[in-house]
Amino acid sequence: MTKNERQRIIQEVIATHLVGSQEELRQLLGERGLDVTQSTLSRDMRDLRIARIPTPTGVRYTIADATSEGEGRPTLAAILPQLFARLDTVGELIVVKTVVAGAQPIAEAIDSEGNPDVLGTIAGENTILIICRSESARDRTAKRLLSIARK
Amino acid sequence: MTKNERQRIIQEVIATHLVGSQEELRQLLGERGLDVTQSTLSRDMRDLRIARIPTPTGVRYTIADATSEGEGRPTLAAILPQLFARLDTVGELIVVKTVVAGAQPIAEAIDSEGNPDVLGTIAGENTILIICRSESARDRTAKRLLSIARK
DNA sequence: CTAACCAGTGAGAACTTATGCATTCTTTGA
DNA sequence: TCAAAGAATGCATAAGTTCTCACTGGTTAG
Repeated sequence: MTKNERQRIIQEVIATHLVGSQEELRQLLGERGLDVTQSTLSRDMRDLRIARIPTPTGVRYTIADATSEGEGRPTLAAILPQLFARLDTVGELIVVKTVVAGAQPIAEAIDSEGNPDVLGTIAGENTILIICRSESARDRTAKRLLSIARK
Repeated sequence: MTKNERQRIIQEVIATHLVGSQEELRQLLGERGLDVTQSTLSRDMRDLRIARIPTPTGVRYTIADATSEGEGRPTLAAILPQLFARLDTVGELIVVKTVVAGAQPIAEAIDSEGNPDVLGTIAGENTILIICRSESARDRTAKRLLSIARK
């Protein structure tokens, strides 16, 4: 379990659960087999710029919007490590999950590479569908994306 | 000086300064002739939903914008029956047609389930593409969606 | 007029988050 | 393979935030 993996899981958990404290997050991660201290979570949440919003019913965490991060058309290597969440494949398709608002910029960066293995991309809010020319093209592309994302 | 006036000034100060703590905010308000305790500021900031964002150089406060307002997301069961129109499948894909503007909320609800059968979803205006891990995963998922939609 | 209520507040206790330091794990270069 | 440097982490605790309680001033019902 690397730091990056952990931070991605944290983003996912934050996005799908109403977490009220770092200690609570620690327990949720524990249920997933991830055992870390609150100190580490504090540092992770700083790295990930996870915002803490007070509400009448308690606090809540949320991923700081990705759109406020970048400008221009950055390269894949520049943004993928920050915005990437996870990746799955099936048939000639690759499904990339990203942090909120991360899908559009990544898809644009992929498109602008002009890679012939990639027929096209469709980006939603936090999901990109990449349609590849063949299953082997899909393998090559997925492998490449993963290696970039892990930087 | 009413509570409302004070809160309005707090918003202004937050918007125009990099405030690093409630104590610091207290001093900034002091310079403006506003004398309150940090306790009160804590309550004001809860009322105003002012988010606290950790950064490498310290924390920073910001008015929570509409995008991060999403309170408890509705469950699939709560919205699918109202918004669902029909459903078709092909290969590992499910195509769900919804009433106009129904696609986005349903896709979010599906995503937030964290179902491993579902690699991801992409939502348009009234169509959702669901990419599943396999054809059998697609069968399971389609069946489940149908049964929820018919409630 | 008086009692009951209520929003707003300060003081400090309770809780949550951040940090300094020591230790362990990883990577790099000889 | 080994030593040195750097990254990552836990522990203890400091720093920061929220909550509880008590009190005040203002408003309302009798």
